[in-house]
Amino acid sequence: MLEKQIADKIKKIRKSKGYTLDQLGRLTDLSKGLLSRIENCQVSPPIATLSKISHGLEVPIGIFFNVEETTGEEGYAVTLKNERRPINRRGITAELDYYSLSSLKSDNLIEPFVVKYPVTQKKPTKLYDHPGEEFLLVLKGKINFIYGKKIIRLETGDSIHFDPSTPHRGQNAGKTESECLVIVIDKEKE
Amino acid sequence: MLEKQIADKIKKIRKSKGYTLDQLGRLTDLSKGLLSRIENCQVSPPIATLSKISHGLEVPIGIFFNVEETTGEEGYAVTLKNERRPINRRGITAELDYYSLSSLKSDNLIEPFVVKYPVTQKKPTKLYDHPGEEFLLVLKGKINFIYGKKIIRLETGDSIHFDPSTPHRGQNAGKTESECLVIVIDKEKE
DNA sequence: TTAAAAAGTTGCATAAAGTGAAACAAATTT
DNA sequence: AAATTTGTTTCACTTTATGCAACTTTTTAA
Repeated sequence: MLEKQIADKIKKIRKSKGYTLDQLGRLTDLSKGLLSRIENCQVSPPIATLSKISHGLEVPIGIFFNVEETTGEEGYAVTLKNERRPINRRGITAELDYYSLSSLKSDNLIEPFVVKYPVTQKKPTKLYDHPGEEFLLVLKGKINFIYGKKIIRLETGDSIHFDPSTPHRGQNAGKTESECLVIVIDKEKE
Repeated sequence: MLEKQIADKIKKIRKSKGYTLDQLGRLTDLSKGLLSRIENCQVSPPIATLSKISHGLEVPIGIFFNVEETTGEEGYAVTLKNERRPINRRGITAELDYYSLSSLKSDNLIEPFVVKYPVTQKKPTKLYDHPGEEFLLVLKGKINFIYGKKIIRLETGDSIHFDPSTPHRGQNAGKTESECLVIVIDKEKE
């Protein structure tokens, strides 16, 4: 079952790169006979061997184990501006308004939000750190973005792409309400 | 090297679930001695064995192959509105203007763009499909978003989160230039 | 159409290495 | 300190991955 998926993937990638069994054999230091058996699912190669193959094919080894996920459902989810869904996000919520921009059920990577920063924001209290990856774009107003020990000034239209494991936080820097689009990715999910 | 990472991950997960080698042994139908050797990186188990372990641990097997990436560098990258870097993206480029919103070097998941849709856009020509995950937010103007056989109308502030393996394409639906923020994620990367 | 070359599969023999049982060592508990 | 549990290692065994070469199938060329 699993071996079958791996076998198919190897063959597909090999073909896509135009290699013959013999050529891949030389690249990986494995006999073409063995490669044939692997592609035909007659052996359960040790990871050391799989590793050789992934190197020869120049693909990350993880590729072999990524099960194709069927998104199920429709495959998309629209969120109209006026229908943004306010949500509670752990911790910070008390001070800021969060609105989710997605309603996809399945375990997607992208988590999009709109965050509103009110004018009357006190001094930065708690900073926020978490694994993954994050992207922020200022939609309205001005933001002072605290990242570790730095303060980065962002105006409307500016954006920042950063590693969120460093403590960080946005803060309104203008005299009107500010608004940001925030994309969070939780790498651990897969 | 690779085996070490896998070994460490197994041990970590086992510990996190509070299993002893013996318990996991019963769950996976493997001897505790063998499990010990695997965790200590003394053997290169065949994927069949790894599969048993992933089942016993109740985690997707792919988890063992997800390499932790060290972002290196500063950890963030700011892109000011006026300094967005125009880029060429395969295929479509001829008709649309793409601007990258990130300059992080390492292989990050998030790829942020701003796309400008000119007023004089002809009928939708080529659709665009690729693996991964995508999110789009209309920053300016109006967009008719073609997704498979559907046409979805999006106004400024609206957004859509979708599976990009279905052929898709945005198209200006107004009398002025339109602008979208697009986030693309290439799941294959890991 | 046939011959020749290349690509892929399969027997076979061997050597390597994964594996279990049990003895051993280390750590934790009573 | 004894006893129980958890983790490591020795040893023998056997499974099986692997290379080599013969064989079959497909493609190319003449």
